[in-house]
Amino acid sequence: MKEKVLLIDGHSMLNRGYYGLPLLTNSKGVHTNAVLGFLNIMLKVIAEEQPDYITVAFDEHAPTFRHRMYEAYKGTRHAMPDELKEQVPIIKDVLKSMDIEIISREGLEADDIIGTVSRIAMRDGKEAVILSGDRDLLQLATEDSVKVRLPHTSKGVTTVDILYAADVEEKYGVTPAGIIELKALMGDSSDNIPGVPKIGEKTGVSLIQQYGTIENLKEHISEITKKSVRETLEQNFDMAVLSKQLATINVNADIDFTWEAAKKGELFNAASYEKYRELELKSLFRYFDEATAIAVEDAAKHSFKEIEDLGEIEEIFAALKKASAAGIAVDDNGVYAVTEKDKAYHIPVNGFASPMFLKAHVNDVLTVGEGIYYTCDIKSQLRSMQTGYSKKLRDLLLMDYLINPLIEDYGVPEEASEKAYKAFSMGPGRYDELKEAGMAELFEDTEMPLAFILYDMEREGIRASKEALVAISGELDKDITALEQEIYKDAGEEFNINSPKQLGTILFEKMGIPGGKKTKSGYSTAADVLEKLAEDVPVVAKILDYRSVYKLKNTYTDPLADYIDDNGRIHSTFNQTVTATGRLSSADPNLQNIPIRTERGRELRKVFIPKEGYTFIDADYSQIELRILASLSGDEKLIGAFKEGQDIHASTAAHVFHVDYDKVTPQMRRNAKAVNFGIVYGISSFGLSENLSISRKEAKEYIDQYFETFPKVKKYLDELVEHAKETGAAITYFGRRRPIPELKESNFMRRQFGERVAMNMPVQGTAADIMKRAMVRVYNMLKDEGLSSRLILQIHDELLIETAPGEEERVRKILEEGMMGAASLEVPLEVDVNTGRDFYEAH
DNA sequence: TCAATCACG
DNA sequence: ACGTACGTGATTGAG
Repeated sequence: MKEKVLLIDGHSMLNRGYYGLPLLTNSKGVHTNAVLGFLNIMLKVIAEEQPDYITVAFDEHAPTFRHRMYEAYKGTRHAMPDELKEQVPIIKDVLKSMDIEIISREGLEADDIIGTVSRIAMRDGKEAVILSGDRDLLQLATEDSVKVRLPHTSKGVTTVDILYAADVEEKYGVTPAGIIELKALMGDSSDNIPGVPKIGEKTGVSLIQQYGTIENLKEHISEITKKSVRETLEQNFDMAVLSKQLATINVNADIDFTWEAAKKGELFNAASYEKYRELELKSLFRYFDEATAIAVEDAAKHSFKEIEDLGEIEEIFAALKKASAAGIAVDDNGVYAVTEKDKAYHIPVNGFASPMFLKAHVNDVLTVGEGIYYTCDIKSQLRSMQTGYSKKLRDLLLMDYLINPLIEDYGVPEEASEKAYKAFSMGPGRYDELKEAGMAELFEDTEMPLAFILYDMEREGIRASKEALVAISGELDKDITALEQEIYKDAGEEFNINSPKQLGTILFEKMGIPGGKKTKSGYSTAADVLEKLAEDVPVVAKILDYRSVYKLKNTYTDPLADYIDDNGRIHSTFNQTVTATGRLSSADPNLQNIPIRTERGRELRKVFIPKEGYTFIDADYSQIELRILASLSGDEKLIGAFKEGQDIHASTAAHVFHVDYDKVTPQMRRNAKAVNFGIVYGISSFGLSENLSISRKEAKEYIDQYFETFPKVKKYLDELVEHAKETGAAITYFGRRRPIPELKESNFMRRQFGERVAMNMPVQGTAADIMKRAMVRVYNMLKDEGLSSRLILQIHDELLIETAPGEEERVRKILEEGMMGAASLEVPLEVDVNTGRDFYEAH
C-alpha cells in the first residue's frame, strides 16, 4: 500500500466555502462561513482518503508571477470581499491548531506549490490527492498516482468528484496535459486567462483533439478549413502563447517541503477543540472525542475551597465586606465567593448555614460591605439571594450586553462557582470599558435595578383562566374543521393547508389563479399576497381565515393553557440581553404578542384576569417614537403638532398633502401613518410603496414631500447615518450603543440595511430607555408607598399593573408620573391610562 | 436546522 | 444593477 498525501488549494477551498454558504457570523460577529465550508469538505475528504500526509497551499497576497503577467496585460485584479479576507488568517490558525502543514511563498501560486509537491510524491513513490475547487489543477492528474478531487454541489448535496487522467479525458475530451492547451485557446475567466477570441469550449476541444498542442497547431494552421477560426487564430496566436504560459502550472518550484513536516498528526486535539469552540463551529464538534472536549472544558473550571466551619464562614463574609472588589454568586448549593485571584470559596448550605442564614449574610455584604461586588446574570440568582438592588453590585452579563448588544450568547456559566470567578476576573475591566463608553449611568441607574424588577414580574406572573381557554379552544377547533372541509371542497382534493409549498401548487397551478410567483422556493402565499386575491377567489379568503384561526388555537390558546401553574398564573421570562436596540423581549410564553388587531384575536385577552378583588390598570405611551423623533430632531413643525395635541398622522397628512388639518380624509391619514412608520424604520421608497401598494414614484414623492415639510427631520436622519459611519455605531439619547458592522460590508444591500438601522436604533432605543427608566420609577414608587399593587407586564410602550383594592387612584397617578417623568424632552410625553376587569378591557 | 408565516410594538 | 421597510418569538413543514 502506497503512502498518500492530501494537497489542498487553500484559497480556492475558502472561496468555495464563502460563496457556497450564507454569510454566517458567530456570536462575536466574526464571519465563519468560508472557514466552515472549507473544514466541512476537508474533513469529509480526509475521512474518505485517510491520507498519511496533509499540506495546504496558499497564494501570497503579493501578486504572483503569472498574475503579474496577466495584470500587466489587462490591468485588472480580482477584489476579495472583506468578509472573506477576514477569514484567511482564521483558517490558517485553525489548520495550525490541527497540526496541518501550510506552505505559501511570495512569488508562487498555490497551484505551483501543489504541482511541485505532487511531482515530489510521484518521485518518492507516494500517491497524491489534490483537493481544489479550481479545474485548472486537472492538468496534474495522472494514470494512477495523482488524482484530483473537485467538490461540486447539486440540489443542495455536496459531493467531491474523483478524477484521474482517464476520467479527465472522459469528462473533458482532452488529456490532463491537453487541459493546458485547451485553456491556451479558450481561456479561463475565473483564472484571468484570456485565450483566443471567439474560441470556446467546442472549437477548442476539437482543435486540441486533432493537433495535440498549440505549437503543432501553429504548424498546421493553414489546414484549418473553417475560415473564421483560421483567421482568429492567425491574428491572435500570441494570445494563445501567453495563455498557455499563464495556464501552465510550475511543477519545479523552489519550495521548502519535507515529508516530516507534512506528516498528519492528531487533527482533533485540545488546541483545535479550543479553536473550534472559540469560532463556535458547533456542527464540527462531533469529530472530537468526548475525552478531548471534557478535558478542555475542565481546564476552564476552578477549584473552590469548601468552607463548613462556622467560624471560617464568618471570616469569609468579613473578608468579603472588607475587600475592595470581589466576585460573588449563589445557587441552591450555597454561596460562592472570590476575593482574590487564588482565593475562591464555596460555603455550602448545611445544618448551620441554612439558606436563610446565607441569604442574610449576602444581603449584609451587599448593603454594608465596602467593596464592589461583581456577579454574572443576577436575575437568575435572585431566587436564592433574596436581596434588593444595591449600587455596590455589578452584573457582568448586563455590562457585556451594553457594550455589545449584538452578541447572541454571552456565555453565562452554568455553575454559580464559575459565575463568581468569571465576574471577579472580568468584571472590573468591563466596568472601565462601560464607563469609557459613557454607559455607566445607564447601567447603574437603569439596567441593574431593572433586573430586580424583571425578576419580580416573572415571579408574580399573570393570572389566566384555564376554563376560558379550553372553551375558546373548542370553538376554534370547530371552525378549523369546517374551514378545512370547505377548502378541500373548493380545491377538489385534500392537502396540507399549512404547507406553503402544497398550498402554492394548489392555488397557482391546479386552480390556475393568476398573480402567483414570488419567492425563490416557489410561490409566495404570504397574507399580503393572498389578500389581494381574496376578493375574487372565495377559497383564498377561506384560507386566510383558516390560517388566522389555526394560529389563534395552536400558538396562543392551547399553549397558554399549558403554561398556567398551580396558582392559576402564567410566568413569562423577560429577557434583558437579547435585543439590538435595548428593548426587552418576552418568551416562554411570549406575552408581548398577544393578539389585539382583530376582534376575534383580541377576545383572547379576556382570559387574562387580575386576582380576586384586584383590577388591571394599564398605561401606554402615546406615539412615543414620533415624539422622540420630534424632540431629537428639533423640528418645529413636528414639535408644534404634538404641543397642540393634534392627531399626529392627520397632521402629517395635512402637511404632506397640502390640505387643511380638518379636511384630511381617512385614506390620507392612512397613507401619512405609513409614511411616519417608514421614517422611523429608516425610510426607503421601495418599502413604502410595497406597504401602501403604490408606485415607487409616488412613494418617493410622499417621502420628498415629507422631508420638505419637516426639514430638520431630514437633517437629523442624515446626521445619524453620518455619525454611525464615523463611529461604527448608533447611539440613543441615554447613551445606549449598537454597533453597526453592516455599514462596512462590501455588499450594497447590507450597507443600505446598516443605514436604516442607523436611523431606527436611536429612536426605538431611546423609547426603550425611557420605558425602562419609567419601570424603575414606577416600581420604586409602588415600593416606597408600601402598596400591594404589582407591575406584571411590559409590552414595549405599555405597562400593566395588577392593582390592589383601594389603590386604584394611587396607581393611576404613579403610572402617569412615573412614565411621563421618565424623560424631559422638547415634547411632553403623553400616557393613556385605562382600568379594566381583564386585559381586554384594560387596553 | 432553516425558511416561511404571522402574532405584537 | 442591485432587492429593501425597524425590533421581537412561536409554530410549521421540509430537508
